[in-house]
Amino acid sequence: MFKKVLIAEDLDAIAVSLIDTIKEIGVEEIHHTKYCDDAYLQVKKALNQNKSFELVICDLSFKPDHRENKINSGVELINAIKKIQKNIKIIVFSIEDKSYRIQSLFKNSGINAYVPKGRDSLTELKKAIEQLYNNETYTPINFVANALQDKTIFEIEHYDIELLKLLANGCTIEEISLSFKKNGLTPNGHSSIEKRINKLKLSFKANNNVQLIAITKDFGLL
Amino acid sequence: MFKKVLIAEDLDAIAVSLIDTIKEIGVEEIHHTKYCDDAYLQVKKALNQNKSFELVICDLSFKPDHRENKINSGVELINAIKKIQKNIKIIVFSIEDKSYRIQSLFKNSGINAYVPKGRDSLTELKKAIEQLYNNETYTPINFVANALQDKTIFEIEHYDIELLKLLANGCTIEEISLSFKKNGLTPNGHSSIEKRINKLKLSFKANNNVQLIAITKDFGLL
DNA sequence: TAAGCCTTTACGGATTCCCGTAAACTTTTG
DNA sequence: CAAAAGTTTACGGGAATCCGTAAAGGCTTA
Repeated sequence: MFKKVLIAEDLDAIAVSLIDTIKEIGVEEIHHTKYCDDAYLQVKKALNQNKSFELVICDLSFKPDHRENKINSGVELINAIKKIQKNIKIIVFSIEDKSYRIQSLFKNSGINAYVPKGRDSLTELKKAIEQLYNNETYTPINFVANALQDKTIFEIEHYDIELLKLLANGCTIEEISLSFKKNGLTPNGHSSIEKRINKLKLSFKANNNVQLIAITKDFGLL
Repeated sequence: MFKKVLIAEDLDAIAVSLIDTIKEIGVEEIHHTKYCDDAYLQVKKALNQNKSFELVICDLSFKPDHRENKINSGVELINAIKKIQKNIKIIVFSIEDKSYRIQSLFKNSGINAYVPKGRDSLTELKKAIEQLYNNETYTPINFVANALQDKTIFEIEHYDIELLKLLANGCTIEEISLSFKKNGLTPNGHSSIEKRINKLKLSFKANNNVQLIAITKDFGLL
């Protein structure tokens, strides 16, 4: 079994039972942090001392606090950790159920498993850890089906996200065009932007901009 | 200390540590359900057998499932329970942090305490339980400040919610007018609806309908 | 360099939103 | 009952969107 595991989870109510669960399956050294920054520092320190972590279990969203942090989300944390320790295994344990987000974690952040918080998530988590330890690939069954349906959503890029954000901020096409020119985003003509919005409306089956924002917010894109 | 307590929480990872915590402060009989329907039935059954619960600790959101349920949210559960056992005490333990929602729980559902899930929520929960047992009123300090600021939001009515929902569904003003006429909602003329939208835009400082939907969704109104 | 292809931008008309004013209606009040 | 006050609806003009078509620009290729 893994010897050294790090848990990054802000909610104490969850962290407690996570630690218990992982003890049960025979992990010897368990560390826990409530903040992303701390988690990153621990990984870095352990790596420098040649006592590196083998596995990280982390949440995706962390509540804002009085404390100021450099890293404020699970995704940022994962990317930062992967940069300094590529071989580390990562399990995401989160309430998130938007398949867009989850697919992106596998594809762009290289996580090894995703376990959704739920009614039997602790046993699921145990399974995932054991399979990962045996170098089996852990496939989250629940999401394979959705994955295919949502492939269009997966093609949404940074450009579209920025566009949607500005729209949601109440900007007019003209203002969006100016903003894009300022930030070097292209295309940035009125017509091109309108065309792109049209594509988005088609993808998401929205009648107008208002509904488009409502839908993309529900998808967790904004 | 309270003798008989019910916990309604779907996430196993949280339920486990909730039960532990409540045991620690001396509660003898602790029941736990993962579904709202079960929670309601347990309260009802206990009441009929003259062994009623003194306290319910419940979450607000419950993950949808293969199982079909009549009650699907904490708010519905609380209202249903209060109808059959008025004197029961209720603590809401949730990640929700929209003050609009929380205020509504105190005002419309008559809950006794609200403890937000967070980095030290278990000790907060203990405090809340003990204060409630001593018949002290538990005031969630973090939210008092926000409460005053958001009083305008609190005046939003059913009418506005319906209006916003239809807008978010991509309806035009004309279509909203027709829908209101069909459902007997009034006022339902184009102009009146436009005027109401204007008020909402003023309240929420939105430039246009698009931003209005984005903001009200963030507020948790939709 | 010119032809062909693709991307980006420009343009125009129909629709909808946006916002102010005024008319019609309802309720309150003296 | 009539005047006043408040609500609801109607109307209209200007702005923004919606959506199709066409022109301009950039890139590849012969």
